Amino acid sequence: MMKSSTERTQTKNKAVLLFGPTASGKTALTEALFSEGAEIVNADSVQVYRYLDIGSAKPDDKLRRLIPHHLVDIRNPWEQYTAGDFVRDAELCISDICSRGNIPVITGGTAYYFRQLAYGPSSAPPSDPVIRQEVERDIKQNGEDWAYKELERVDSVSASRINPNDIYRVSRALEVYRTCSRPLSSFPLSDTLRDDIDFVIIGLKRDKKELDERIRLRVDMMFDEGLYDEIKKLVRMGADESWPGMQGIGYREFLDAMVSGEVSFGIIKEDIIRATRQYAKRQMTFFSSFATCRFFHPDDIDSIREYLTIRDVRLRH
RNA sequence: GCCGCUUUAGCUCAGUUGGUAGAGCAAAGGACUGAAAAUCCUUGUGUCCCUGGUUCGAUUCCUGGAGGCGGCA
Repeated sequence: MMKSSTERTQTKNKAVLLFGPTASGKTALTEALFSEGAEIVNADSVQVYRYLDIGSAKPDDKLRRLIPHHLVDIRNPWEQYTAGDFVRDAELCISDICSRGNIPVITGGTAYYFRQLAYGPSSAPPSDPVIRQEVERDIKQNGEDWAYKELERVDSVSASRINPNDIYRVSRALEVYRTCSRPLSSFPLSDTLRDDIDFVIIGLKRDKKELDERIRLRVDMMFDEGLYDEIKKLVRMGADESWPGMQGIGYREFLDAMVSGEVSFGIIKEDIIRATRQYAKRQMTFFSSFATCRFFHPDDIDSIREYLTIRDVRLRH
């Protein structure tokens, strides 16, 4: 049932945030719960890339025909997609979907994207590729100690928050300062949920043993489905570790193996399984630390449905 | 059968000129200001293969044994 336009402008848009670590069973749950009256907005930083299908466990064509999926296959794997891009795109998707009278369901495993969307994005300037390269070059020339000293000089607040070994964050903070002559720490950071969208936040959680087993099975399946062929195709396209998409687990392990010479499939597979488990753990740590959310077991569909009803998420049937 | 090397953390291996030990990886926990499947932080873990001897004291030196690897037969 469509809301009248006056009603719509007065009511906040509602969106479901469905977070789950890798292999928790988001896809199956999505199909069971949101086949009618909902549209999916992808919050997975690898599924945005075209050609990375098997390794990123993209939803298959059947599901994508059943439920509209947004923000999947929107970049080439050599292009950079960022958390800021995601927030902007997701906001647009949410208002479009709501205007159609459907419920947006933001689902994926990139906890950082959820955080940026739910708390409001950072107001710091986006990365400038030229400046990023300059910073990288300077660090290579002068060393990481120099970089941290430089950061202490221009932004002591950020320096005190960032570990000197965390060169990734040290260089980002330096980059921000060079971009706008303002320290990164001067840009405010929200610690409460934004209030212009009504978020219903659901987290999926499984026992470690259960999740480990599912990860193993899923990586096995990826190999059976032709992960290696997918990699070969990408390499033929010119893929290497400089492509943002190739940072994904399942891709980087193959590239590493190709660089270091002969490595067996068995070893690559174990590397991928281990990396996936470590990632799943980081996902849970991050998500649990910021989200005021209800956790459910992914098989407990009835409880999730009940909770959606309580939170007034109205799905058509 | 003989000769040589080897046995230390879950794994790969350092080390102690004799005073009961430490790296990497794994594991567990944590951080996260437009790269986040990224990046980083913290923390254990031990019959130092067994046996006897020398010694105040042996994982370390010596005797004998067991397992592993290599060579010669």
